[in-house]
Amino acid sequence: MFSKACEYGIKAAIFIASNSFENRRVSPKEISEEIDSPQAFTAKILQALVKNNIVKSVRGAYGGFEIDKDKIATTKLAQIVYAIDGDGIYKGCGLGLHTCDENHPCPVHDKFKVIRDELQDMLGNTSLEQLALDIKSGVSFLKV
Amino acid sequence: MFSKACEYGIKAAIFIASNSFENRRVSPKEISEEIDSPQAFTAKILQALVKNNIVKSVRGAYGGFEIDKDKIATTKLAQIVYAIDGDGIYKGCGLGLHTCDENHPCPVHDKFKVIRDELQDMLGNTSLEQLALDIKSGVSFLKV
DNA sequence: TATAAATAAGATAAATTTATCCGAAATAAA
DNA sequence: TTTATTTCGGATAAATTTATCTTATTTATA
Repeated sequence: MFSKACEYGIKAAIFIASNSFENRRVSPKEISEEIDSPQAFTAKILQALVKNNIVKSVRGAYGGFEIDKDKIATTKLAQIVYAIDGDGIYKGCGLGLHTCDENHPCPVHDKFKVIRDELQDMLGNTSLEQLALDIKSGVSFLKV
Repeated sequence: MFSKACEYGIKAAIFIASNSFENRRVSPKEISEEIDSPQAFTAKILQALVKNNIVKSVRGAYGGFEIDKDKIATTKLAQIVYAIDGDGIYKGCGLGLHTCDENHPCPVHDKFKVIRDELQDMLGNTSLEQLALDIKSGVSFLKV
């Protein structure tokens, strides 16, 4: 569904958010341990999230990654996915046709549209806050 | 969503089915031209479909690929996807956790479950026949 | 039985994704 | 201002997916 990079990015953002609730900055090392991902690769993905204004980084001693508290509720999964994987998952054709729309549909166009629209809605309506709160309260988990 | 291999596999199966309605066998060359895919790679995917008993191949002169007429209606998209990509798309965790279920859910488990279940239903209920008939009647298209 | 036509199978190559490494730049604190 | 700490950025490597090529095997027909 999503690329590995995107999976790591989503989990990293959730972990950063859950720590930012308590004003704790976290390092790539800490992040990759908590989400069970390769550290250097995760650091690269974090840079992408920074460039896309989803998380904030503070360089130097006592630095790390954080998310502004008021941004945690307004940031949606869709933004993270878009920053890393683009919008192909919920915009592109299910069979890879470059030109696929109502007027020139691929064989599964209608059937896929339902699912992709639902996916897009879900990503657009799910906030980092919901996900981070579930982590903090122990309802859900970022690794096994 | 699906791998390239799977996209090609689905389109190839639809094209073969639409020809099998008229008892016409088709070659990898013809298939790759009609679905706009690399020929040798497509041939490899066809082998996988043969091994999984989704299409039938006839070697030698006047050979080619076909699907038994009575199989066209009973073959579902799910079988093709499973043969090439496995069931990760609608069975695996959205964030890649190996252990992710009701008891130990990832942060997006519930939200993804809805979509994956719907995807699984769709793939399980969509027959090659429906898709092939739309191609034959010009309602949908396999390439631009 | 010989020949031509076709798929099967294995080796290899190219492209993309995933992952690692290392030096540069920035920052807080001593 | 120096030092320790930390992210940034570029180069590189490994793994996977996508794609190609070449040879073997099968089969219908002359």
